Amino acid sequence: MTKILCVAEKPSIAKAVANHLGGSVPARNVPSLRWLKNYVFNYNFGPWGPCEVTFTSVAGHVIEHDFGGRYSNWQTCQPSELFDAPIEVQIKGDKKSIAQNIEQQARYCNILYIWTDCDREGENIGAEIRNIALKVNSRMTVKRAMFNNIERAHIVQAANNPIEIDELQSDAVAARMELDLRVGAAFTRYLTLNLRPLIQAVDDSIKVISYGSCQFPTLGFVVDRYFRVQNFIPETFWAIKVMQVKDDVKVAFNWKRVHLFDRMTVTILYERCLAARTARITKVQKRPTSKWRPLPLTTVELQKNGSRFLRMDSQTVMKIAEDLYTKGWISYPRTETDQFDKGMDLMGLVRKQTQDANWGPFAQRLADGGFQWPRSGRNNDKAHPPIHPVNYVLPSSLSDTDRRVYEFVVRRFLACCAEDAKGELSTVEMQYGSEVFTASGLLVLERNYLDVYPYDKWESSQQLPVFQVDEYFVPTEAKMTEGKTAPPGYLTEPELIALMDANGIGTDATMAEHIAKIKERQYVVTRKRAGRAAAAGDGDNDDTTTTTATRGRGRGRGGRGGGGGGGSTRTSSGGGSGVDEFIPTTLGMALIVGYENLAFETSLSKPFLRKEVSRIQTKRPHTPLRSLQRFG
DNA sequence: GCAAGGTC
Repeated sequence: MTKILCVAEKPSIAKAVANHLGGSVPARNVPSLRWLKNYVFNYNFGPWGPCEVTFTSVAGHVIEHDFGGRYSNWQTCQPSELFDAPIEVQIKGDKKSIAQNIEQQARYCNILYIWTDCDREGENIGAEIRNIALKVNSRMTVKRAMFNNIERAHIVQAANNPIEIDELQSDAVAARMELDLRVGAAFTRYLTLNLRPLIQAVDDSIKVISYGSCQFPTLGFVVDRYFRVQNFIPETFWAIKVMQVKDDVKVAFNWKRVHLFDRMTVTILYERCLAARTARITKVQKRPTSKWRPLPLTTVELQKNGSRFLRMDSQTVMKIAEDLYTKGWISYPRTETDQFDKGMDLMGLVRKQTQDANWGPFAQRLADGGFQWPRSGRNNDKAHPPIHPVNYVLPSSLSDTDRRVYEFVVRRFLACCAEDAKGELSTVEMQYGSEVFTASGLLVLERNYLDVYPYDKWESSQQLPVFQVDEYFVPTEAKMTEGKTAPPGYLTEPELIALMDANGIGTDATMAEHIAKIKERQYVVTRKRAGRAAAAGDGDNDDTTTTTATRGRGRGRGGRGGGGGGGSTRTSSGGGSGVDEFIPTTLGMALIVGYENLAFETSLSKPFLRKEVSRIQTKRPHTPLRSLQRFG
């Protein structure tokens, strides 16, 4: 019988796929690795007929790239030599037994079937596996499976339709690795050797001054925001506020122009209001409104929400999520996908949560007919589904931090499967002199998903009294107010993650590491944000209000702002005290300013270069072999 | 002692 060796990127995939193809198959231990198993069974693959299968896995990359010989020593070569020094390739120290396992199985197999994730890294890991196997058995046929999730039908379909490894994607990854290693090592050694004497005179705890294609843009975002705050020039603005008491309710009307930066203009408009004496209601509207349930959970969202609601930094959240994943409570936590595959049994997952004391009743409501298929976002990495709970675990059996992350994942999932919240928005428009003012009131009618998702807030506001169109009144109060624009806050972790995500800096799996790295290198420090001034403009009687206004002031550094590093940072709730904010150290600022002043063709501290590297990699179609065949 | 990327 044909013997076939299947290799997945991680043990969990090997296990899941083996069980789909072979029924519940026994796991054989691999020597000296507790967590690595070989699954042995028979399966009839479409193209090859009945086969004896060994299904195993690696754990990410197996191969390591580094400089050898005199190039590995900081003293025996010039950093600049690293740009064309030979790079040695070898099996990673802790992956030796994984490689041995593949070699041993490959010796007596006819076919190597690669089951790594269908993303760029997966393609490269697949090529690593192939090279290891071919070295001991050069006559093997090599194929790879194309699959995006581990639903049974999809896996069976993939098993019977092998394709080729995508060499171009794999090469793209190899090129990125080489660039990162050469540039990172060369610059890091150069900086460290040249600047250390200067810096250690001030602070001898600084051992290494590193450069990396991800850590520097990350630092750049922090420094960029810091300068925006420092260079901010407050500007005075003026506004008109109108208040009307009706049926014992104080109604605050907001000026449609919000505020203007010219006092004389506002004075004239204000005087026109007063001269008109009476205001007229021009529009009364009630319309249904809704607050959308959240999208399925991605890694980036998990990290952002972790900082916001769970008060954990992104690295901590990821560590806990990985832990919950290995224990089998939640799905794989590194995913860019915010849409569930139509074939998934989401209702089954909802039912598993009905036993919980807190969110169980809500899950039961969904099971009893409230269930709605989740919204679909725009991202699909074709490798993993959104993060969701896979099994129920009693929260009291988890540690406090584990419990909070698990609870968040569960509540988020249930919220995704529930209905949007529904409400009614009343708006009243009023004309006063030449100016238009509006007031609005929200009545929440059905909370729906909000009942299980306390992280979102949507509250009924004070209800508006009944107004009629063409109703006239002399406002109870009308006044001109003065305020000042306030600088944006320093960068917070959720903002930093959002910037990295938008600019393609790092991957979902590594963003937290880059943030931790710039802290470790003492390029930035974090501190708790002090309570900022309470939300301004509640319509109360303080004449001097402070509001964030975005108007191009503050001598921005450099023309291009790096994808929205700008000022619109404060939420209307004025909240955010207690959140960690990032402040660059003198060293961090000096590095960014120094690199900015280097006359390269493109900036090394702004995200564009790194984004470009990722973009060029992505431009490759997934199966370029086909397009090559067309020409050849 | 350097990077970034996988995953345990």
